[in-house]
Amino acid sequence: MAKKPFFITTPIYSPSGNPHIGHCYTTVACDAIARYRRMQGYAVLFLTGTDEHGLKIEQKARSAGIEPQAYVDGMTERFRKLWDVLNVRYDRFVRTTDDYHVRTVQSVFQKLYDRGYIYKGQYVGKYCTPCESFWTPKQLVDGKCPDCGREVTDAREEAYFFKLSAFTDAIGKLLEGGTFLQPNSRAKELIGNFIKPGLEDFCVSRTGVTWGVPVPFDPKHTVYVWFDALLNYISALGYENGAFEDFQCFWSADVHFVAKDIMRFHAILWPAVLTALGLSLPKHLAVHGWITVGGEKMSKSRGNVIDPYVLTERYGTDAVRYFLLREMILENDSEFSEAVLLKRVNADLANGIGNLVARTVVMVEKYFGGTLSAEREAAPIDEPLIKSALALRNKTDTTMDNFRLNEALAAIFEVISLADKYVDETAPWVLAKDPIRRARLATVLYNLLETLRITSGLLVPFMPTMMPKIWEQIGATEEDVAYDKLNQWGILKPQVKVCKGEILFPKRELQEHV
RNA sequence: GCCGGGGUAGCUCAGCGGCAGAGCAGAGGACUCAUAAGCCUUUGGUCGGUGGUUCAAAUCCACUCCCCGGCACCA
Repeated sequence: MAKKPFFITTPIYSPSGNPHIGHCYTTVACDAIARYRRMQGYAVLFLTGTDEHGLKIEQKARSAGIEPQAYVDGMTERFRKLWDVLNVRYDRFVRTTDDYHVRTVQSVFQKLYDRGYIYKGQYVGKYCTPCESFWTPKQLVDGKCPDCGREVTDAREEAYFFKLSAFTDAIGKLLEGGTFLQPNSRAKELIGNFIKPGLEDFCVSRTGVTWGVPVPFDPKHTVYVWFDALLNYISALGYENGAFEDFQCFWSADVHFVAKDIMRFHAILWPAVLTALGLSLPKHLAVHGWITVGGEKMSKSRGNVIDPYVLTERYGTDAVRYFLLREMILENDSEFSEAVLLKRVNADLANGIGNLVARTVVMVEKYFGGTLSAEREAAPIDEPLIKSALALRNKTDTTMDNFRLNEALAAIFEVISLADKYVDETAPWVLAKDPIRRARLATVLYNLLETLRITSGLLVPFMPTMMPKIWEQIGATEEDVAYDKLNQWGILKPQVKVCKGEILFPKRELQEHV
């Protein structure tokens, strides 16, 4: 039977600045989900990329004294490099400056124009001449340009509009359905703020911006960056461009994962555009909050941007991944501080799973010379541990289906904690003193190794770098930790051979801040 | 201003009609396999305030005070 397809996307990031820890969360979350699905046997297409058009990029490039294309070429590499450092395994990287993407954008624009969903109208607003920027009255600060604080003038220009107003009912139904948008509280926001008053048509072209995709039938206009950007999700599959053959197989997306600031475009504009194109809608839109520092959104002007390179270098890839995935919850913003990271990583990774691996492996070495004997003697006290370890995969399946990665991790670490308790209750060091209880001792240690096999197996999607090192130490093969073995007991061979190794997650002290 | 969500232990939060809970932090203890790790016990709360419904209210209702999120073209 052919593998079931699974298509997951990050937003395409703007290379107008360096990638920060917020980009990392979205991307690592998608990577964990993608890896989990691959483990489950899906044919996964995990898409990420960069959104390279628009005035801001053009200005950045000019002020750096280089051409926009050269600028974005350089910046895009920084994103790719960071994903490598974070061990993010994406399948495709789309850039809005790629030829095939431009072809899709132009084709879609033409198609929607031909179908009457895009029409020529007039954009009315305020204009700041030095900034070359249009603003809405609401955006103004004290009636002046929010960027430079100077006077603005009334402005109108001809522009193309997308008939978003025609989709108020359809989008309203989609949002009320309760399954499309996660978490549901976000859907309520959108319904109250946009659907209830009714959607307005959306301006999808600009004349003042030259760094963009020209409108095919009116090239003095360029396509508005958001309209351009959203189409990456289908251009990267080859829709209307001939570059890839994946559209039939992978559309529609199983989930778009985005931060709350760009939810509106994904929850309202995007489904409307797809409907106008006659395409099916993404199955889920998962919206997460921001990572805050000192209670505030990270931003360059506040000088509180966290550099992910420094963090990974200092604490390791998997520690950073674990922190992000364990601390971030879908509903709210989450506060970042190095102290919180340290606490989490020390408590769960160093004192938790790392220490459990160490104590278990050492006991097998000490009491059995590294190779467990095959004799067994079960006891009632083994049951709760075995039962919860065997029930774990179902739990993580469900939480992953709902994009609650933090809950999946919490469930896994509950079992780790149970295993620590089991060590105390069974007291292997007491059993070891009595030669008659050798079979019992072997059973206890085997149960601990099996618990580690299952938990580390379920943790690979989250910490793909370190988990294989656990397998080496506990004597597990790749097949032992295959998905279909993670709800079975007794997979490690009876005379399993362990191998003591390095400390996996050393305990860390707080250093100077990043 | 409008639309949502929330105020419960020092911190993060669960509970949403039936004896106030968990994790972390703090205190004490037993143990020794382990990364001074892990385990056990334990301190700690007028459940934002007022009034109501009820045999019974963190829980339902009304009012009130705070906090947070969102409010379209961030071009």
